[in-house]
Amino acid sequence: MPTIIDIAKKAGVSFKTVSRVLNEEVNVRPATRQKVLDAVKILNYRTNTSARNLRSKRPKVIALLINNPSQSYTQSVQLGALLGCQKYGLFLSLHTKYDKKTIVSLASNAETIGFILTPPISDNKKVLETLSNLKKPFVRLGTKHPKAGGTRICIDDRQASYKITEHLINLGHNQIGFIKGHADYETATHRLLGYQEALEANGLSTNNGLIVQGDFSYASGLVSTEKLLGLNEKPTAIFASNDEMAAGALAAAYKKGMRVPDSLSIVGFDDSPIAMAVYPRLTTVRQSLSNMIEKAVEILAKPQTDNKNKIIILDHALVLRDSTGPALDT
Amino acid sequence: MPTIIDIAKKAGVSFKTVSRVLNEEVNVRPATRQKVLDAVKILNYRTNTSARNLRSKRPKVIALLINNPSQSYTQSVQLGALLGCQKYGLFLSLHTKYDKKTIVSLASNAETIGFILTPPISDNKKVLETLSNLKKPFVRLGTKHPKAGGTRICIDDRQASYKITEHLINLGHNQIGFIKGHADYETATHRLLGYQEALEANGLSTNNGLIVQGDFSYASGLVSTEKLLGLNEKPTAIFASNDEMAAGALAAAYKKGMRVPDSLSIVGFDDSPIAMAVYPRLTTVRQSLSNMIEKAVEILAKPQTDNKNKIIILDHALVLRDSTGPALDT
DNA sequence: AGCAACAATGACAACGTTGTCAATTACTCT
DNA sequence: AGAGTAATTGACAACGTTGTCATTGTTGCT
Repeated sequence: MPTIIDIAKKAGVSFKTVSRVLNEEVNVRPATRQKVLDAVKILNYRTNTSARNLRSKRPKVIALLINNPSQSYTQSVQLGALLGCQKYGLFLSLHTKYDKKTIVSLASNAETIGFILTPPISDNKKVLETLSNLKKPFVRLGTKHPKAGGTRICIDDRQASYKITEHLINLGHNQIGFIKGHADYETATHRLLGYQEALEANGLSTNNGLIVQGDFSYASGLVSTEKLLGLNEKPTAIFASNDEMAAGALAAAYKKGMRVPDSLSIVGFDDSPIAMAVYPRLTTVRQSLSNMIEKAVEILAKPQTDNKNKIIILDHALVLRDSTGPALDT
Repeated sequence: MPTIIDIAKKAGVSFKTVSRVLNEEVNVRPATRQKVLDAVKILNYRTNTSARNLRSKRPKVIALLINNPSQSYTQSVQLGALLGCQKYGLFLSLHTKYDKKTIVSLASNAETIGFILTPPISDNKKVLETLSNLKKPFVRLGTKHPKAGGTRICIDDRQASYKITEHLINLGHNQIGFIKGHADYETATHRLLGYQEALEANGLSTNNGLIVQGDFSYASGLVSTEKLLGLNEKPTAIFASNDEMAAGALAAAYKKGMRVPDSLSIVGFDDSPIAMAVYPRLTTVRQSLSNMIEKAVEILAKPQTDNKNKIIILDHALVLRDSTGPALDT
């Protein structure tokens, strides 16, 4: 394994200059920087995080605040966070329960780099306020709302929602039920908007009776679907705002003796493990939670890149599986 | 943060001796060891893994081989592994696909401490043989079979299975269907044995017609349940060998218009996130996958504790939820 | 008691990086 | 051109631990 000393020799500079380049410090001439970067590439240098952590007085702890009813969501997030921490040689302080005291003590701790906030905490006024006052950086996931600052990372929920709705419309569905997510989540609103925009854009009526309030839980998906299927003008397709609710919708359909996708199409959102564990496998929107968190860790790990108040929109993809099919002729 | 130098002062020895005690080296007098350990406790010392990793020439990479169809299983395992690695300052090399070449190159790498094998790889003859030949330590999860050596970590599947079957019997069920897991998995066999033993111990007939072969997937749970519910002497309860199959069983029950647990009780195994995401929530057996892996990492991280060819049985617990109820009178 | 052999302990360098401060180089202004 | 200032670079210590080797203490044997 090459060290910065090897790089320095190759580039014809002192090893301290190499260190400066690697840490993106100011006051390095572009030409010098380039020489170093070339050497880094040629020798395939990788920073020894142990040495860095030993010597550096920089903080090394990332605080992750997560309070989500979905276990699979929590797991994915934790996984991404740990992967990111491993990559950057940082430590993770995980909090599924939090009160002001915990947050204050974490934020006052010199070891703490910053916070990662997951929905619905990303939009929790009190938490945001506390954190802003304590002047620790934080990254907010799954929200577009500027509010108290901090970098935001999300996908374009509205566009994704638009696309999956359009998928249903293209299959011939014109009565599409919608199960909304928990009101505390900003994503819930955007997903609804995308759905409504797709309907309008395709000349379909946006019948409010087809929109039911859920809370992202399996149980709410089941109950909401029962409501929808009890309507006079039954929907031929249901868009659940996440996969757990879609799984609940499937159960409700079975209960009624309806076959999916033959007599009812169902789509979810997230592409969580549930989407594949369920029968039929769910058509859904894939967003990589792990990537999101890894990105969040990266932003906190490299504070020099100015991401204050920036918003980062990550990719998503439509995943077509077995829970959607053509609308029945009526 | 206290260092070994602080400990040394407190204990009145050289800091090298402290290092020796902490690394459980031989040739330290018991009295000296005790003095050091006392000082460690008083000052609440924690090893600085960065310094250790920097200086030490010991290997620091743990190779995890995992090839499991269940995403939630994979996630839990990864999570536990990363948690363990973070604790011991190690790095994780994760492999969901593996061939002989990969394994050989990992095992020949001086950086590699050892391997963690998850089912069904834990019992894969070829892999075990390759690893044994290369003389790298390995830990096998979810198997009791001695085979090629290595430490084994598992729960008492047989006893757990016995207990959950007895739970059904106590509710008055005497026709209990059983959905077996994939034949490659040793746990599948033990769970079947526990089920059969519980029936016999309670004077119930072990009707082989009530035992159906599944493969741990949702789809197989659904199909198997349809078979069971098509029998002349229908079961009033179904024991699925894991939660995914139990979820499939639930879907099959709904399809038939049967209410769970009113007209059919269903139990699963694992207490995976699915157990709580499903409606009704599953009665199941909890085993902490994360703990299992953390333990595995610990064993590899501290090779001095002699665990060669040992077997470690971890705790499990019966989790009673909503998918089981009293048997109907017939 | 005296010696060898071994057990127990200590002194000090080294790991690869960052922090501090000094030295050199380049730039600006008269 | 020369002085003054700012930008760029370098020399070297330091982080907390383990590895190597030297030193001291203990035991067993004659």
